[in-house]
Amino acid sequence: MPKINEPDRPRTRIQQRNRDLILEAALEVFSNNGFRGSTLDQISNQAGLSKPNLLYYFASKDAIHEELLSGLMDTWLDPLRTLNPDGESIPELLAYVERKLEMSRLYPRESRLFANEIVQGAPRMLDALKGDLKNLVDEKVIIIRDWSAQGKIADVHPYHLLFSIWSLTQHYADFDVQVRAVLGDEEPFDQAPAYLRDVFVKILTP
Amino acid sequence: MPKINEPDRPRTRIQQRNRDLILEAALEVFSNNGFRGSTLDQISNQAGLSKPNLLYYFASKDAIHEELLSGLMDTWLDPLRTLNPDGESIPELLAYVERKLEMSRLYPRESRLFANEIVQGAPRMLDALKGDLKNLVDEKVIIIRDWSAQGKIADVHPYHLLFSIWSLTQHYADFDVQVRAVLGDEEPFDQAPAYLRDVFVKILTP
DNA sequence: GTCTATAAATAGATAGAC
DNA sequence: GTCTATCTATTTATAGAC
Repeated sequence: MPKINEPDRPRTRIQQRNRDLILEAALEVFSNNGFRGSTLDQISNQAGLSKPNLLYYFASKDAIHEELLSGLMDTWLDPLRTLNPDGESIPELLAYVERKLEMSRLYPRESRLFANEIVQGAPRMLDALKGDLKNLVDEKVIIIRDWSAQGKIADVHPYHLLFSIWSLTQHYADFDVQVRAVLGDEEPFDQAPAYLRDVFVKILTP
Repeated sequence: MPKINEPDRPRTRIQQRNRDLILEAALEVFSNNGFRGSTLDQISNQAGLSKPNLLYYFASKDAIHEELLSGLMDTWLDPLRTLNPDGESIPELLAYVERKLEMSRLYPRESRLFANEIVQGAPRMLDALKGDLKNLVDEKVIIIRDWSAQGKIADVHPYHLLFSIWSLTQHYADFDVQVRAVLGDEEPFDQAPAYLRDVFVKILTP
């Protein structure tokens, strides 16, 4: 998950380091508490910097949040972007499921950052959803439709197929506490990969 | 979704009416903004009452939220509770999926109220998750295991099967804006029931 | 029971010294 | 660049009149 905070303007090492510290702390705090539920105090404590120092690097609380969302958007969409129209249809889609689940396992905070935003109506992300996300999805849906038409995969509704992949994989990050509360001591990610693979084989096999 | 606000203590009609007004307004506001993102001003405006009047009926902002969560918990778990061990296994599970999806369609605010809470670590709900929810799930898992053992349904991991049902159905309520942003003009709930039915037939058929 | 006015606490942001 | 002190706005909650 490295894509964020690229030096679009030249920065000193210390500037870069402090921006990184702040964004890392903000990710921790925002993903756990949502935007309104998070305070600059929490973020500055987490980052080990003073509150005014935060605002030396970012214009406002909003600006930190914005930077996080936009900086992580690309990475968030990346697994779908790499869906290869020239690959084998079913393995290609199963690999996408696997990548998404792996993202939930490795980067649950990023997932919950977006989840927090979207459950609340995505006030700061709606343009990206209707723009970048929709465009990418529309493009990949053509591929999926094609695979269906050629009989390579079952005849499933391509949009809802993608919703299924998102919902089933991100559930393990976004609703982690509930999953763990129900499972008790079992580790969710021990069984989830095989379970989801099995599910999508069944869904996709013609 | 009527179960909430039952008269555990006798109340006048006007008391009951105002409590209802407040809880209805609070559901609207909390589900859209989360707990910290909501203010008593928003809730009192939505309810058409003054802010101090809210606090005449409820001790605090927390108390309103608490009452909402606990009052809706039963209704939230109801579809799973009615899963009948003596029914036909596959139709019984498909009916559960259908009920849950119908809840997402009819009561998206309730779904998002819980979603908001759980993404943020369920600070005010953890006991209920580890208690009532886990107990109910454990009980129903036995039934599902039984059906599997008897070859009536496919051999699927029962806990993850339930997670799948929750995640796929609640996705349409919790991530509604994203679903609609991607679908454009199509109405999600026109296709979702048939799609999910198809998916779970494939998952469950031995 | 309901309201206006207000207290008390919290939180985002700025001033200005170093 | 970084900090302490502080301003200002917001927000929860209460006091007290009607």
